[in-house]
Amino acid sequence: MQPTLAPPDEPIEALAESPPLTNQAVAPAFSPLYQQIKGLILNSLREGQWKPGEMIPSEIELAARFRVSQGTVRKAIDELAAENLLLRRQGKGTFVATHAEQQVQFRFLKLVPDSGSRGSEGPAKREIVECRRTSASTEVAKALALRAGDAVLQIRRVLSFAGTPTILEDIWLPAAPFKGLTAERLSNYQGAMYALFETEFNLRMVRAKEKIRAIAATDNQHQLLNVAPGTPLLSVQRVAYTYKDEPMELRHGYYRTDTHYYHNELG
Amino acid sequence: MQPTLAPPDEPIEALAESPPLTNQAVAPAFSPLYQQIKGLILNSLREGQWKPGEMIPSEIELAARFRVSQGTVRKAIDELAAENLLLRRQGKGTFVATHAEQQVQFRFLKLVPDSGSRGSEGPAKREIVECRRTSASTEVAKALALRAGDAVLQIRRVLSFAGTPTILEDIWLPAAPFKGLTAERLSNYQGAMYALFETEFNLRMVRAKEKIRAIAATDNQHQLLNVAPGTPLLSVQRVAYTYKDEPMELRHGYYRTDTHYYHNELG
DNA sequence: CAGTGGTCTAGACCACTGG
DNA sequence: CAGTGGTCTAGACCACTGC
Repeated sequence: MQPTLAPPDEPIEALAESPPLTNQAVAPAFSPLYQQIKGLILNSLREGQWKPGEMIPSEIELAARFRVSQGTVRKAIDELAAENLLLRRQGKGTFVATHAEQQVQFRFLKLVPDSGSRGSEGPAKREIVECRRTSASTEVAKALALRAGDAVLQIRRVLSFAGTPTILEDIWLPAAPFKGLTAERLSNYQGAMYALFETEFNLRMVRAKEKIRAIAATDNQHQLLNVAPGTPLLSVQRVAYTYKDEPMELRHGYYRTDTHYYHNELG
Repeated sequence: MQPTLAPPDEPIEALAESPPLTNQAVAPAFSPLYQQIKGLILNSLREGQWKPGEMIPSEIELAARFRVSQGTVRKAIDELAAENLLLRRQGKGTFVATHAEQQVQFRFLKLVPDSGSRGSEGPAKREIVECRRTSASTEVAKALALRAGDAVLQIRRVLSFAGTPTILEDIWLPAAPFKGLTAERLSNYQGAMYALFETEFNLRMVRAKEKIRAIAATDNQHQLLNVAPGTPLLSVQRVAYTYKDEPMELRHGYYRTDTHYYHNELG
């Protein structure tokens, strides 16, 4: 038998139309209560019921809403916090994670300078080289789960550290969710690009996959990065996903690794 | 006040000489019970009290030993399992993680073929090119927390996939813990090198850090990997650590990325 | 001080494994 | 069937934050 979530007393946004959560199908794959709670919280996050940086209801409050014990809510929140979707702060509350926090400004940028930690080289300079609307190639369409020819935004930018151009990025975004994004807004924004996505478009990038290769600088790559043509560069192809694993960004990065390296931890 | 672990009834290996765990120092940094339990289990792992692949005592048993509730032991084990040091299997028990399991054969190798998943290309061919005893350079000594000139083993090997030499690795190991390691034993061993380290030397690599760069193939690199000199290669410098964060291996890898890519997940 | 998350307990019951 | 880990509860108390 499945553990079930009784319908809440008062209709609550997150639960208003949640059907009774039982799987009495043929193969009733067991789904513990806390996983169902986790799914409900995830839905609320996805629907933007609580915005990035905001505090979500307390454990006690959620336990009352869901009519389960505090421990069960706790386990659901624990997992979401482990996935960096929520942030617990003792004595204060639980908050929706955001890219705007200073500590996680570079959570998705694994390039660090050879000597000294990040920041020792001063703030990064971000320069938008290009920002235009085009139609998706088959490759871009596949990565973003679009159809070939669908409208996309293409952005090219260069990041410089300590005055040295170090990263060249080509970025593709589906045009529809990013309606209204312009080169001006990108250029004027201080801070991480993903933070802008959150505040302006309510799109939070929660995870990403990268394919990393070594290539020789070609075309205008060597010009924009101020290196000799043929210089080995790190090619970083990233697809970033939002809450429900929808691909929302394709990014081809080219990193100089003569003064920086890509840092990775294996566990 | 600190939560304290009462001394166990019977002297148990893991706890025989554990002092009463209180921090009544000036700044009594609060350390919850389950963290202290975690530390004790970690000590047992480090001392090899339970070998890789073996089952550790049940939660109930450990709770009795430590004179705490099952839930407290559970939280300690949860964290160790999350760090891939233990492996929980419902209905069976909790086991010391190992590199010998099929599923985690390649947990530390992030290079995957462009098309198809790993394994689709058949088994990897491992060829030991060199294995000799030398003295540590300052660089190697620093990475392995040795003194320059200390004895180290240096290994060079080439990994081939589908008949194509793809990975060249230079490996340095401290000579003392690896006493008795020879080219023959390396060549004859089927399976992951880290699995051999476990079974033959009781040294388990639990985590590692990698510095990744793009370089141009030089010297004999291009010969051993059968590519043109100057071909861009992925340079992967890894330091691997055992249970208590002692560095135990330095490995410089050179990956061809024309048919494979380095895969990374960001979360 | 009240409110939050964090720890710890004791006990009941469930799901899974293997003999 | 017994033994294991997994879930869930109810309650007590602690540590931290901010008013």
